[in-house]
Amino acid sequence: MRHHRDDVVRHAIVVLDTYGLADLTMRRLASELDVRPSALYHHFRDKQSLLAAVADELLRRGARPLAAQAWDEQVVELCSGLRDALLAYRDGAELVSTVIAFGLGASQPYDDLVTALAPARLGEELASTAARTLLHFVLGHTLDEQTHLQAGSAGAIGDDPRPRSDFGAGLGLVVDGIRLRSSRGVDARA
Amino acid sequence: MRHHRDDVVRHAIVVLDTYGLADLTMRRLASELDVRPSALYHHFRDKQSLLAAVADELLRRGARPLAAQAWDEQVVELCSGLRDALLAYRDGAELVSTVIAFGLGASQPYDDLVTALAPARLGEELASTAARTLLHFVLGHTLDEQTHLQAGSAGAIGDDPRPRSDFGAGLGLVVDGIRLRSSRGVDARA
DNA sequence: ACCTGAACACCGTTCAAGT
DNA sequence: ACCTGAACACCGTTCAAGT
Repeated sequence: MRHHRDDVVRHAIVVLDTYGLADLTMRRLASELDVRPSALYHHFRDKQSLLAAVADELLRRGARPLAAQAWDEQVVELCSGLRDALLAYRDGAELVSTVIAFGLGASQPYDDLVTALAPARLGEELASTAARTLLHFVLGHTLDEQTHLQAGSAGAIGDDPRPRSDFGAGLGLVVDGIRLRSSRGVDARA
Repeated sequence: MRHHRDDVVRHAIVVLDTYGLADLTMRRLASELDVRPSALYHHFRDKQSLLAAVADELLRRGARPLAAQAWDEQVVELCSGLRDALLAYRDGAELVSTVIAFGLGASQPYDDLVTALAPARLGEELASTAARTLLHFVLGHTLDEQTHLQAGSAGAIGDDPRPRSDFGAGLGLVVDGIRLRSSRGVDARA
């Protein structure tokens, strides 16, 4: 059976969600596609590039249109949406963190945040710092959350499968810090 | 030659700093110690435990006494000290991030932050959220920084080896958000 | 354009046995 | 207490060759 690049990415997401990032190996993915491992190198130059494509597809599937008008509400929406996208697939946060750390993809969330922050008039440098600080928070928090969620998934049935998260509280901390620096003031609207 | 557990950890740090985290393998470490790989399993039950011990030692070496009195200044000192500790060894940020994500060690920075935050009287839950938000920022920012620093280390000699970092700016953002929630007010002192 | 076959140079981990 | 020998079950990647 012959595959396109997109088939490989789609199947990689299934393997990721079913077996986890540690078991998303080139050999395993190849065998699931009924193909020799070397065939994958026709579509991707190496594993990192494959993972970058998988991360981008995962983020694309989680993308939602912005409803809010004010920049600070848009920022909260973007960060919550990113968290939801990461939690939607097993090891999603770990995958996207890895890809971002390697700098090979998953740049959409950063770009979206910079765009949303524009009306806050922070200046180019501070806007970049703010966007990256938000991103570090969301990735770090969600990685923690997902790790512990999955660690507890062997627990009793009575366990709360999604204990009240302090995601909103932590995000509020950072957004307040940004709002203090907005030249549009505490009550700035887009 | 026979070794103690501490010899193994010390040598692992040398391997980490010389060859990087990807090359800190059980087999490589064993061969540097002039020992068969299986010998390492006398000292550590698995690789994760070894990495946890290495992360703890790296943090121990970077520990410094606090000079500041005010809680917000102490927080800044702790975060800057943590960053310095991570930057002191190759792939230090990646190592500590990994160990923390697995939840097997490197808990000192979190505990120190919670202690420093006590005078801000945030309440137990918010103090925990604030400490983890700070930690996510420092680890994420330093991981970015270290990755790009090392990626650029093959560049021209004229390159600035340590371009002005926005670490302080991002940290200020988060600390301001925390200060807003302190019941001791903007000017709170310990 | 997409894939096979075969190889290279590696991994982490276990476990009986040695001193 | 600390280590060896030998094995098990894997990795990512390259490359000539096939259709």
